[in-house]
Amino acid sequence: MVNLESLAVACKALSHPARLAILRTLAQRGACVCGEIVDTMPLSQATVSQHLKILKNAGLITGEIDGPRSCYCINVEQVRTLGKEIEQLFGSLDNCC
Amino acid sequence: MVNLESLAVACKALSHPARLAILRTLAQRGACVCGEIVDTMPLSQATVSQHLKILKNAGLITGEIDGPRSCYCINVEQVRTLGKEIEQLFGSLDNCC
DNA sequence: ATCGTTAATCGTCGATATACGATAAAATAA
DNA sequence: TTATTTTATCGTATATCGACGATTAACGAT
Repeated sequence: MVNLESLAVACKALSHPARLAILRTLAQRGACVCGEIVDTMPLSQATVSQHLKILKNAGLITGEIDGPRSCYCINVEQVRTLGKEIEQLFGSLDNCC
Repeated sequence: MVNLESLAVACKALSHPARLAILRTLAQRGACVCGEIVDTMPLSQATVSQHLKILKNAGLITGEIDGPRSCYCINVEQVRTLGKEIEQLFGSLDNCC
């Protein structure tokens, strides 16, 4: 049984193009330092940092301090769980029009 | 190549527990009249109607008028497409931590 | 200790989302 | 026609989001 509240939180984290772009970059490159991510997008450092925080709070990425830098990475397990929950939510979709 | 803008729109539609609940109900029951959906949730008719509109605008459900009623249904193709786009966005996730 | 680099947080402003009562519209029933 | 049922929309109030400049904090180098 899917917890709709937590699934909604995860989907909300996915609901902004900038955050999807961050996730795509991380999926392609593996680990990334914050500045690298900032360089890939037309947004200020403050805004990107805010988006990273949202993704981290939703559990979709991890972030750990590495000297003066912050290294971010996709949380593979959470992403897989998210995919399964969406599948489960919709079920078989057989009795649909 | 995934269109992040449109994927974000779809995810935004999934980003509210009430809308997820509506989708789950539709997935379980197949077609539903608006009033049936209202009866399953602790929200006013106006609010549910608004959520249905958001889901419809995002293409996740279809809605057609049936006499004085409105009959809603999951848009199976769109939902499948959504699932594939999310998969594609994350890719293999092999080079992640 | 001071300086430069990197990233997080604060404060703010406009835009958007959410919820609901009230009302309108459209079809059916009496 | 008139009343009833069903749903969409309007108007509104509060809350949250999204963006950014400015500031703070933490680390490394000189």
